[in-house]
Amino acid sequence: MDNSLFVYNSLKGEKEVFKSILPDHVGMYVCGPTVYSNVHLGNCRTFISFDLIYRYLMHLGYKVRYVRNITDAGHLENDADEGEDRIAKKARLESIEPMEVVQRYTVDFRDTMARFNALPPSIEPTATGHIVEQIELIKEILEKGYAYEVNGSVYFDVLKFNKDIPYGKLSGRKIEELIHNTRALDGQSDKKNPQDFALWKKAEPEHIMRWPSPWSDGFPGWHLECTAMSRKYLGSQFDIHGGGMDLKFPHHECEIAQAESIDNKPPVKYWLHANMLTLNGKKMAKSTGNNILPDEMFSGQNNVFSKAFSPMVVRFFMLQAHYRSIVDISEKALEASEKGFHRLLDAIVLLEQITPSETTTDFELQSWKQNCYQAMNDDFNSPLLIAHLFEAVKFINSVSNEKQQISIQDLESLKSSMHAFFFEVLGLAQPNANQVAADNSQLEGTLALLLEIRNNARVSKDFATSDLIRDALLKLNIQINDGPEGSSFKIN
RNA sequence: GGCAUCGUGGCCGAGUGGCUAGGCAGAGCUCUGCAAAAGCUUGUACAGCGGUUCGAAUCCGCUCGAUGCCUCCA
Repeated sequence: MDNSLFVYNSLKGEKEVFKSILPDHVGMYVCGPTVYSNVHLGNCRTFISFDLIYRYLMHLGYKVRYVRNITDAGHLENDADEGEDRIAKKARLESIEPMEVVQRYTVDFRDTMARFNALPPSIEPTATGHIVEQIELIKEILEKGYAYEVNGSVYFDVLKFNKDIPYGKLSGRKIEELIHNTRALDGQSDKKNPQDFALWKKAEPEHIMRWPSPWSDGFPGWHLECTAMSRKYLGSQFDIHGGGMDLKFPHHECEIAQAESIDNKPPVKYWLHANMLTLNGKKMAKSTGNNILPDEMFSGQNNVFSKAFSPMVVRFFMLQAHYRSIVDISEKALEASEKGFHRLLDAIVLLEQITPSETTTDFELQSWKQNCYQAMNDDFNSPLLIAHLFEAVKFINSVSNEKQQISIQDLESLKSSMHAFFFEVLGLAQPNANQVAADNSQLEGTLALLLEIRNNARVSKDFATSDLIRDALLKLNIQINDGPEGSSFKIN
């Protein structure tokens, strides 16, 4: 049985064995958000997907340097020359400094990712913090002859580059087709060809985000920052580059061209692309209004769903689909995940209370464990891993009901595996609603009293009183469970 | 129009030549004063039409449909 990790490399269009450039070390770069508005749920899926990948690589023992940038400049509204910088536009609309926009939405992004229990990257560089590196990169590309300056702006010469090094390797596009299919831009452009892209843009007088350069006071092009920062922190060749599927073209294609124009070496060994999250069957995007913010989802304050869903449920929902397939979010699907998540979580809690026996019956722990690893080794197949975890849930419940038995060694092993996969690899956590209640001794005392009154009523067959208490508590989302050993409550 | 991905049972979602997901819902059972919760049991689906094969959801072709990219988007 092959225990190697296989990853789907977008560059080749197939799964390959993952072999890091340096033994035991992985360099991973993921395109981060442009911080001009609140991060939306679709963005979160991409970062949760790469959080899973990051976590699993570390679980396998790799030392991972995970770089995820913050785009705080240079990302234009569109590719035409009159496109406005997204950050600058937001600042203009709200009459605040661009850096206030950046600060506000960077904080929102980090806060949201923390609620999803996504680990922070090792390095989180910003575009504005690397203007010098970007200018140096432009100089190098100009020296190699693959860029040209016009009126203070510098453009990458795609056609010239393509004569020496093929352009379009990642997206499978042919330059002729691109030329054929590109619409003529309305405004008069400085570009030689519509396929060319900006490395440096001269700032118009009213443009507030500007930096000096040998060509003009201006700002860097969007594609450049990722090349500059990935080279700085991971070197000219590194293991994994990730991002959303929609960045494949042109963004990642341009990154490859920029890097190869300098040293004609493929910058990235494995290109990984996370697929889209759709809402009502359509791509979620800020620009179309078909979106939902994580906060609206957690609070239930939205017009899309009739109830709130916790960050862990949403994370679990996303992990129940493979990162490379499109997943459509819907209330029914979320409710199914919510129940499944709690079933899994309850079994993990239950595992702590199990008494071991002499032997283990009807459960092949070693092969189960191997199945879990095989699922993850097959291009991070989290839905399959989760299916295996549910097999263990069934077994745990049977042991708890004394229909099956588990030996002490197997119990310890099962505990550590369940914990490793659930908490470490999948990055799931216990929702803290129950802890809040448990910390509140007044509430706990009141509940204990109510349970006692209810119990006395039940003993004396005063069911009107006992049901009154039960129904009233249920309305407050406090669930009474009557078991053979008495009644208990659970806060939902 | 070009390029690409995909179409699995009521819903979600794995699986890529023969064995077979898993979750939710539904049904039945256990438990219960009755419930709820929980647990157990239960499901042969793979867009359509051809082809390859001893054998296809899985490979090939066509048709239909969906989505993404081709202009900013994770």
